[in-house]
Amino acid sequence: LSEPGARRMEERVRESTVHRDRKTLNFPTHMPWLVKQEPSAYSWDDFVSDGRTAWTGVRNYSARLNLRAMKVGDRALFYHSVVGKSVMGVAKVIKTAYPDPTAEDGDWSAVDLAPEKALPRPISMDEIKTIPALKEMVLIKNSRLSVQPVTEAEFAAILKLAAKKK
DNA sequence: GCCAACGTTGGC
DNA sequence: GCCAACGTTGGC
Repeated sequence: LSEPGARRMEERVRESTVHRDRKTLNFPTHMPWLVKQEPSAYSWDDFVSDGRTAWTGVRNYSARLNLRAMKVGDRALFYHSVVGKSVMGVAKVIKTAYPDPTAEDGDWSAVDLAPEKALPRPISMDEIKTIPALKEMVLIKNSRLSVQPVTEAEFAAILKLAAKKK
């Protein structure tokens, strides 16, 4: 993609992201996110045994904006896509965006994440779909986006759900 | 394994 | 600048 093309794309994406909200509302606290990974590539258990990881390989402008909006201390739900299709735990941002070392070309970003806690039980996409308050989650509306904003209400609802026996 | 939805590319 | 075509993702 050419540079002007990339800039245009970024402008368009910016319109529709939570990035704007943090800027204009000067959001006082931490914003929750959701990061998605196929467990065959990098599972929650891999993450826990590593203790921390560089979240690299994101090649999508919308996801990149979200990575760049992350602040140290922000929480991110860790979701297993394809196999399991469940939120597994909560990660914490420990380093803000920096150039993705795995990017051969192009201007891509990575952040560093550390596991904070496993959910008492995984919360599946199927279960999420049964909860009215969670039906508008980006996970449901645009399941392909690999780094997503999550509202405070959604984040709290997922944790509450996980604390309850099914 | 299929295929719908999405993001990107490139011809016009 | 539009949009058809393509490649990829990920739920089913």
